[in-house]
Amino acid sequence: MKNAAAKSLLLPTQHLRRSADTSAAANEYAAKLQLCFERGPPGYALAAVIHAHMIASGFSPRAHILNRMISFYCKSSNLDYAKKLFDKIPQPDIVARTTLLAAYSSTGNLKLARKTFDSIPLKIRDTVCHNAMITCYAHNNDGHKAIHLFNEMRRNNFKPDNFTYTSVLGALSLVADREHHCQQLHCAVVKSGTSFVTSVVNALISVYVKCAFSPLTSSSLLMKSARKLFDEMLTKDELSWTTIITGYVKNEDLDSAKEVFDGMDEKLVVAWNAMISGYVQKGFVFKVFEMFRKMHSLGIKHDDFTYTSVLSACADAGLFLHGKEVHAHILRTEAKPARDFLVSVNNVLITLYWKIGNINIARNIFDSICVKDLVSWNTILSAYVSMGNIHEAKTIFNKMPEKKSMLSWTVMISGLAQQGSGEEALQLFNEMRPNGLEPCDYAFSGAITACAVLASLEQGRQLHGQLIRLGFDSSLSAANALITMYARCGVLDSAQNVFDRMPCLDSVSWNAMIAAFGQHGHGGRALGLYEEMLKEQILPDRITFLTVISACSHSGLVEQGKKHFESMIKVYKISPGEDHYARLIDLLCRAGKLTEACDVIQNMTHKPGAQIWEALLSGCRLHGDIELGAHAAERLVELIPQHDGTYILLANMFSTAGRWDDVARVRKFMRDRGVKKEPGCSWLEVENKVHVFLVDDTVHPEVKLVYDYLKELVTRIRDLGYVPDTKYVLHDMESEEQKEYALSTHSEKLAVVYGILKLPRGVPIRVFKNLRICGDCHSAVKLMAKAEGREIIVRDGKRFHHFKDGVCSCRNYW
DNA sequence: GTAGGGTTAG
Repeated sequence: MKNAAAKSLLLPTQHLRRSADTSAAANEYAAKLQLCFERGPPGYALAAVIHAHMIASGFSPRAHILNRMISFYCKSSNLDYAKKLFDKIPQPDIVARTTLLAAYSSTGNLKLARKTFDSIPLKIRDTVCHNAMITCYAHNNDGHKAIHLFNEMRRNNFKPDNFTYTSVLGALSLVADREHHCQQLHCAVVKSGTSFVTSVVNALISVYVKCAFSPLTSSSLLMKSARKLFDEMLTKDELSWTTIITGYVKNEDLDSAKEVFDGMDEKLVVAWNAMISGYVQKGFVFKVFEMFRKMHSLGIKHDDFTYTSVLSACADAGLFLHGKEVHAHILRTEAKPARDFLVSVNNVLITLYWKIGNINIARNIFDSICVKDLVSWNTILSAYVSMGNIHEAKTIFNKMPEKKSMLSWTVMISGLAQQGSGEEALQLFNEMRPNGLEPCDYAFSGAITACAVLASLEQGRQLHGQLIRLGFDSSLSAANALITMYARCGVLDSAQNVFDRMPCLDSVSWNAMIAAFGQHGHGGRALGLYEEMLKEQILPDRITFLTVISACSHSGLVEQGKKHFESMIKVYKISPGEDHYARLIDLLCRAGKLTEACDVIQNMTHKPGAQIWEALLSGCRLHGDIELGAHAAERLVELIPQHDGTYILLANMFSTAGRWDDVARVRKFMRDRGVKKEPGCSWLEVENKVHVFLVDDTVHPEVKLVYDYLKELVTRIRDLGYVPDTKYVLHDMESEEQKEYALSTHSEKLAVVYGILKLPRGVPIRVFKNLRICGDCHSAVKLMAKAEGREIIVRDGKRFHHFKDGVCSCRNYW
């Protein structure tokens, strides 16, 4: 076909050869180029053939034909050649210059576009070249420059036309004070007489919609203005309908969106897609399927955008079977091969399959995409990160072509931080600037999370300082990370300061602050904040309830905790997950209500998993119920045989009861199965450096100093009533002395002593431990705080202990 | 020669 078309276009060229340079030849060429233009992209390539013919026949084209040629070369992305042609023109006219300018604009080359614009002599400038330059700014996310140029052109008496208004209105969505500009431009539109032009009104509607979509404005009022414009339009086109529908969708007013949608005579695929994406965002998955099926039955063909939305709905909602069905449906009904789908379809398929747990299929899809975009790379990257395969994630990260996006870095940084590799996360964060990328607020959130993991308060504070200097301190994600960081570093006041100063809060902020109070043993304040959250009309989510129930558990507020668990189900219609049950069990067990906990387990709808048994086991250890504890441990070993915590808890329980044979049996069991106990270690920050102590440490350079002072301090606290509690020794040792020595080498004691020696008086000592604090250390540190007159804060694996004047904030309830 | 809508990743 293509060849035939080419022949028909080229056929009558014989006589052109003879009549070069005549105006007849020029007309003939012009007519042919017009045909090429009408043919679309395949025609652009043919234009090059005609051009070759001109050159071969010695025809020297005039401005009009040259301009068309430049335009064709630009369209077929042969910009370099277009520029060469352009340079041959002695005095290019405004059309040639604007063509080139627009070509630079569409390839994202702002600098060259501006240079081209600046080189246009003032006397030949017109409205159109201004329009092109304004569009270029809009596409390069520089709304202010677009507005500036718009004002400048008016000052210079160029009359804005409908193109000008649509472009500059489009650029408005990118500026902060868009509402102000929007009103001014609306007036200008009315005065200019373009307010009846469909495209201009469409742009106005679109701006009102975008202004509405902002937390700082009254969205319903602005949506009403948009709707009024829409209703009063003389002629509506496809775009008018879809703009108002997506406007409602974006502002979460699906009812109004549906009302407009229903009023369309001929519903276009885009309108369907807009509605579907609204239902996806709201999580109305079954509405999504309903629309998807209805399209099919009405004979409206799904397109790649439809697939993308529907598949992402499945992935988000965890409806993996549905997702697979949709995938199968696509493969059945589409004639084109999978790799010819819009890249977004394949991207969302990657998400779907890794969420199913099938990273291999996800990887195959990724590998099969011919032209991967940044989203493809970032999706597979976050897939590996979320699955904890940091190794493969790093490989992908390093393989990413040309410029990684900001997102690639943030995925990697926060992924590393969440997986516990805080140091690597910070290292990567520090590599951003040398790579020419100024970290955004999300990158900061990741780095701050890393500080939370490392309990590195100093570095966290420095990042906070940078945030303020860069003006990111109002960022939600960064502030949320700061709350958690300060809380996890033991500085509750600072966490609350950040929370109190936030201009707007989301559920993550509330959850983080409630969790902070909970971990620090302020159950009452946690519940108070929860009540406040409800008053502010913030809907609690499943995370909220996890933190609320934990907070109750840490403070022994059993009845309240049970009440909130109930209300989660009955009032907020959130079905409890295993994690919720585990916290309920924990709440009951700590309070000694083991029988009630067992009742809950028996009445659970789903099979109890590891989290449940672990909560029961630690409750049994606390209250010395060996039989029940052993039962829970058995279940745990069945489920997660390699988990060291189970054996430790069990051994602890036996040793407390003095059943040394059983302790030995557990230890042998561990050896046989190759389960290793995670060694206890504690750390603290002194002068911006992290000092780590292991049990019975011999590695730290100043350990001698620590042991000497510890020995002296223990004698002093004995006078205050300290009696070493040797039931916390896990080994069966011959003498009490040996046992006492074993206790005295616990890492948390060493770290606390190091803090006493190194940190100036008046500065609280903040120690962090990977495992839970031992009971003997707990009573020793209480008295150390008293003897030294210092505030000591210990964060263990589960919560905080604030020691002061011989008491702990947990009131011995942990 | 110039403009405007629907999708995916944290």
